[in-house]
Amino acid sequence: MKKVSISDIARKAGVSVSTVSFVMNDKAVKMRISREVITKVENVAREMGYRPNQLARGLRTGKTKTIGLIVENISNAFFACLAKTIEDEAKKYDYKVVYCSTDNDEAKARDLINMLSQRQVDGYIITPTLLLADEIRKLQAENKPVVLIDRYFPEHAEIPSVLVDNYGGVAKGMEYLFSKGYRKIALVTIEAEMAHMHDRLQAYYDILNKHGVTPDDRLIKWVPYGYVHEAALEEVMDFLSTRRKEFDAVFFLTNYLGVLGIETIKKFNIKVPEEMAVLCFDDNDIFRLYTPTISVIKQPIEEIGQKAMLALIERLRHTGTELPPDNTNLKLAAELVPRESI
Amino acid sequence: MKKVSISDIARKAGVSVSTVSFVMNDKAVKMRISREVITKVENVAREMGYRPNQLARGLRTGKTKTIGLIVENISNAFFACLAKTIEDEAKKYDYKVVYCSTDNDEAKARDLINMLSQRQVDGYIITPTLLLADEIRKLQAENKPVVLIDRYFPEHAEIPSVLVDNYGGVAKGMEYLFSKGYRKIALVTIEAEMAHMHDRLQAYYDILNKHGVTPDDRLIKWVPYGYVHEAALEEVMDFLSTRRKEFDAVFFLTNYLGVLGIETIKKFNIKVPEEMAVLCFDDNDIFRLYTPTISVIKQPIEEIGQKAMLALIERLRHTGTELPPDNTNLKLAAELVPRESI
DNA sequence: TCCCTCGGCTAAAACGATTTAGTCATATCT
DNA sequence: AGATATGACTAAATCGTTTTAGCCGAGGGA
Repeated sequence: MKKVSISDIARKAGVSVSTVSFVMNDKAVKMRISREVITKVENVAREMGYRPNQLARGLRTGKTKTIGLIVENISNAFFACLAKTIEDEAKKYDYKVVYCSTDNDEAKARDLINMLSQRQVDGYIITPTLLLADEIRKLQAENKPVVLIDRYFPEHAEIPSVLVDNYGGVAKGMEYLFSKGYRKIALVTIEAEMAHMHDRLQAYYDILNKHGVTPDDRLIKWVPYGYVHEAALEEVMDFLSTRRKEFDAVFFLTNYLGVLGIETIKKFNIKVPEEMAVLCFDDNDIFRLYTPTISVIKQPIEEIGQKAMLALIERLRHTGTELPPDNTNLKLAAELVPRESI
Repeated sequence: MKKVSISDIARKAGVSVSTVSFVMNDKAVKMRISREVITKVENVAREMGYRPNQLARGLRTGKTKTIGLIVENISNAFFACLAKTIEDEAKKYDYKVVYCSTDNDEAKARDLINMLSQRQVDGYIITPTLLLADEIRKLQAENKPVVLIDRYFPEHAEIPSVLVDNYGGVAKGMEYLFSKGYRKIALVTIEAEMAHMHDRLQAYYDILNKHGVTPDDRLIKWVPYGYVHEAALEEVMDFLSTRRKEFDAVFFLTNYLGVLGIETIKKFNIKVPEEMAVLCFDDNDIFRLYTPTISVIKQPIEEIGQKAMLALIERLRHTGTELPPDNTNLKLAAELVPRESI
């Protein structure tokens, strides 16, 4: 059983392919096709189980009604959730999304953009890697709209972005720690050079200074990027166990690091919050269910997805016309969710 | 800046489009294109930044090198992880995957198949919904290979499937409970009518009977499908708290139910395993990190992904030729991971 | 000398849609 | 009567590839 095409229908209904096309695209009235021909064609199409070939359509129109979503890792809870909102949101605008993971690998990211470009997606939502800016500029030059999520390029404000207010979020967390009387605050972060992590770190320094505490680099643990789980866990365990006595609170700068922290705390049976208060950037089911429950700075995932989609759709509508100059660089407020760990 | 096409290259290099096409597809030697023309075309293509248009290619060849993956919900850890393995696995065979979530909604599942079919994917990996069999048969009739994962249709053995041995997994769990001396075993399951859940339930009954325990329906909690999180949680809480004294172990038949169970156990401060031993089908980060750690029956997610992909690729290679009669209906062994909860 | 083969390339059809520019009656206006 | 409008459609170009069939000249064999 072969697929049925528009000309199969035309033959069976005894009309031309153009007529069928008009009917299938609701342009029949505009093209003054008679009522009877319309219903005839509709019936034949239904009987034969016609499904328009989107490749042919896309080739002709230059629009695929598809957007490409590139995230770091789709199996990570944060990105999986983000992907789901974006998928749902896209459907509202009648777009389909195809997603893929970079694993934070520059070459892979380039390949993915390449692949999506070959598949003629209409626009992109991208969690960029460090060196991806020029590749993204190329897309823009080809008139393909791009919106960044989660990360951004401060030196490229012309690339729209939607992300949490990283600085504000960490600042909020730090203030909370100070308000509870903690002053010796350790930090566990990742050796990523992207601006969003830099912003988080800066907030840590700034709020310490604001409260007259001199930052102590020995209280900062840098976990190298790209470690396998076990190696990263090792690093965190080592840090928390050896420096344990030197601080009274620890702030994990990412979801993933927080999970490693929990594994460590569990293993060394550290009393939270008595021995060590714990705060983490970005929520996770585990933090809600662990004993004690872990306080977090929560990202507005759904809002990020919605706003990013909205920004993209706007640009999608404006392609062809001169680009709208409203550079969207949104930073959405993070929420402090106080639980038992602090 | 417009996209460059094969004919742009042809013009610039002073050759025909056919020649360019042959060069780009490594058919140049077979087509006896001279060394110098080959390098010339290659250079021009590189300079102009040529990227083949996959829509056109797909339209012409009938192959898109894309497979459609339909899961229940991509933001669920199990499916997110499965999706990632399948994506990685597909790349090995030079296929791209586009995935989407049914949310276990029949109409949505149909729509998704429809959409993927319109986009001319070469094959499908599907987590089916209850009534999807006929729609899937249609795909097969169109000569599009399909492999089911996670769920299957016992009455349609001609649709290949790859899944965990649900019966065997639950049986293994039950035997473990008995071996530890538990005999009053409660069950929390979901009101889903699909065979995989039926298999799990059957194993529960069979192993109880095998050990001479008469199943007591009051010890089985059916959580209605499609509940929002809060309502489902309410159900589980109600069951566990009111019947608490009537059993000494509880077996959650899905990952998600297990998480609800943990929330309940935490809220009512139930002592595990003293008051109640806990076992869950399907692992989750939370089970590994909760205190006490929760014993699970673990699905071989990666193996499922790999075997499913393999089965699909085999069929993809054989389309056109008469279909190979080797009906794949794989059931992969589940692993018991004993932890502290039992 | 004529026929073949072969090396090196090209023309053109095809894939399945969309869309512009018609065609051909019939009806209306002047 | 002739020009114009309108209603109901259709022909054909087009999108960017792949692929089959063939062109043309040179060299080899009979």
